Amino acid sequence: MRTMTIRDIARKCKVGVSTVSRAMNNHPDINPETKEMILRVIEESGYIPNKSARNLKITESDTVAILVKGIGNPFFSGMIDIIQKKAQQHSYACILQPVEPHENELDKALEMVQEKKLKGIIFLGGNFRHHQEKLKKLRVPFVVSTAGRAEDFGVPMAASVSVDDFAESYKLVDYLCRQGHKRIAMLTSADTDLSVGKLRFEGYLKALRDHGIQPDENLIFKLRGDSDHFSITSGYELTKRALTQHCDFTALFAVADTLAVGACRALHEAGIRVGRDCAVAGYDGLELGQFYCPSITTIRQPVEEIAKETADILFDMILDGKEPESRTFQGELVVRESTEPAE
Amino acid sequence: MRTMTIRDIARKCKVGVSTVSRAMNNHPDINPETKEMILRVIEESGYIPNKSARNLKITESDTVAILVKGIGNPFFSGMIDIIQKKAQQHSYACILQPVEPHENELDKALEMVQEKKLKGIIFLGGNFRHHQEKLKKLRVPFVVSTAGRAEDFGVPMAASVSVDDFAESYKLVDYLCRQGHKRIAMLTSADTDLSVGKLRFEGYLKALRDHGIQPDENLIFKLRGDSDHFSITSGYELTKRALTQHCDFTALFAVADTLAVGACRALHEAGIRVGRDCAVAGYDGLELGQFYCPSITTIRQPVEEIAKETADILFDMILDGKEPESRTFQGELVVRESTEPAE
DNA sequence: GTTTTTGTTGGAACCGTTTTCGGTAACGTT
DNA sequence: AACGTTACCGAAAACGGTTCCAACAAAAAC
Repeated sequence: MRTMTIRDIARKCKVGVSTVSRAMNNHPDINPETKEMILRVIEESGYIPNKSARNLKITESDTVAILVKGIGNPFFSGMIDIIQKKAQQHSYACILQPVEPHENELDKALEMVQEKKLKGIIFLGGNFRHHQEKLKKLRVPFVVSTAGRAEDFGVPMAASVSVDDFAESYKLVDYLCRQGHKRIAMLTSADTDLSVGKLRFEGYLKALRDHGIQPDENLIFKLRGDSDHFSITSGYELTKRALTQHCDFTALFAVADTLAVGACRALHEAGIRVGRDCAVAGYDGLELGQFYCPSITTIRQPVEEIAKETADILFDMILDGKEPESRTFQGELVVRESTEPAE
Repeated sequence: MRTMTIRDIARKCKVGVSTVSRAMNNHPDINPETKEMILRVIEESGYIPNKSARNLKITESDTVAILVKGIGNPFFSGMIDIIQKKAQQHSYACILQPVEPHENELDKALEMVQEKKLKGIIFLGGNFRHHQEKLKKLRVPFVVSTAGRAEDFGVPMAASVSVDDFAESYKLVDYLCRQGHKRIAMLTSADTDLSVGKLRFEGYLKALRDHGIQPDENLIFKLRGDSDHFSITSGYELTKRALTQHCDFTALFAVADTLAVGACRALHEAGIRVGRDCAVAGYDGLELGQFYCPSITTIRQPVEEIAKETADILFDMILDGKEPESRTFQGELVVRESTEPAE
């Protein structure tokens, strides 16, 4: 059975195809009655206009896209809603496009720009360090959120919004040191170059050194590359492993709250009281850590503000032709039970 | 600057457009050398074929789609990977399409079928009860996973995979009753008709009655419609509210693990020891509950099997033209600390 | 040496829209 | 009565691919 086209509708309405098109895209040059009649017929016959054909012909389209590498990451989920709402306020369409781990976010972006005629892009996650050429071909404004700094990209129309992971991580570990901890274990990601984990790790090192503590290789635990990245389970297992080589740390810093939760459970099972016997801290400020027992000390990233700013910067570029303007947000050290047990 | 087309490549290679097309779609009728040469030129010039144009012309395309209403739901995240892997094994492309809460998953599906020439669809979440007409227009096989039973749809090509929420919920509450609990509070969703919560709620009622317990209105707490659905925070707040009207329940059953986590924290803050003073149980079997302190009793849904079966059923229909065959899985009651404190 | 086959190619039609570019009718103005 | 406006409409040309078909050369079969 052939699928219905605009011509079928035109025939059914005894009008030209252009009129039907006008009716659908509320074009001014059409008699309101004809329009209504056409729309009714369309409704009745369940005609669905072919988007490919439309996108092929169209030259511009007031839409932006959010490309998310690692949907499922609760940190991103929080941002997405906010960004979409912003887009709506500007009456822009906003399409959410997950990027699979093995896909390249830039190739995807390039495709979508010409397919969907995007006016702008927001990247959540992903890596952009070694892709200048592709970034340059992307001729629309875009902003990279919490995945690197725009300065590193070396291309115009690039803005970034991020939290200074190095400084915040430093802040947290500094706090732990001031609490008197000398042996602070670290749970971080495997590949140091690409990951968000890198800066957080460096902040950790710096803080230790500034407190006259020599970082101890034996206290640094890296995720195996294959385990799925920042899951609770991997935090749990990594900590279990850490505990087998009794290296007597008194505090543990995980680069993500999820990992910290897993760590807490592992410690708990080993009979170590989190907060009293061993401090635990995470990073991100997820709901999760706030409601855990004990609640988990963390660096809260201002998700809402980050999301808002990300969207604002993008639309400033799109609508007002403003220059890309990057921002770095402050995180907030949120001290909770896992490092300061109630009395 | 005009965007590059297949004709530009053809010109640059001094061949016809059809030859370029053949090179890209590894069509057999082409000289391997020409092909290689063309591909090299394409690579060098950074040409990106226009997907809309392609989709417009193409008549079929070995792809399936997963339409997820409520991406971010960790239960779905777990399934997605597995399904995608299955698709890959059949060398089918698999596109992941989030559906916004306000969008209708069926309209989206209809669009995509004609736009992307889908061979099949997997729905995660969503509601299909009152949409027979649209389901009928969807002329490809599809399977609905954990969002209702195929029998209710009344259309061919529809399969469903689910867990018998009613029975499992019954199983859990029955267990609580056998533990001696008489006053069991329930945390459930607002709208009883559409939601997964409904069957779980009914299982709760039935179990109580079978134990000679008259369900108490005052122990049933429903989420406000506006709060985002099954978040930890809403579980927390709902429980807080429950506690203000001291209705002295000795157990609490939440329709989702996330809610249960929130509940645990609220109880904890009220000085009530979860497990000892009050039992808490959830539903889903998320990582979260397993690692919480105390770990949370739940009904574990066999995510992996469900996902595998969902994919298998779909591909059986697509590849072998099999009849839609629905399945209902057993859940598993996982008793943990929140209902049975260690000694 | 002619015919058939095989392998490779290019031309052109087509997919279903939007949009340009007139065209027509109705109306008000001189 | 002739004209300029205005409001609405339809035919046809794109958009950028794929694919059918005819063409041609070289190789194989007779």
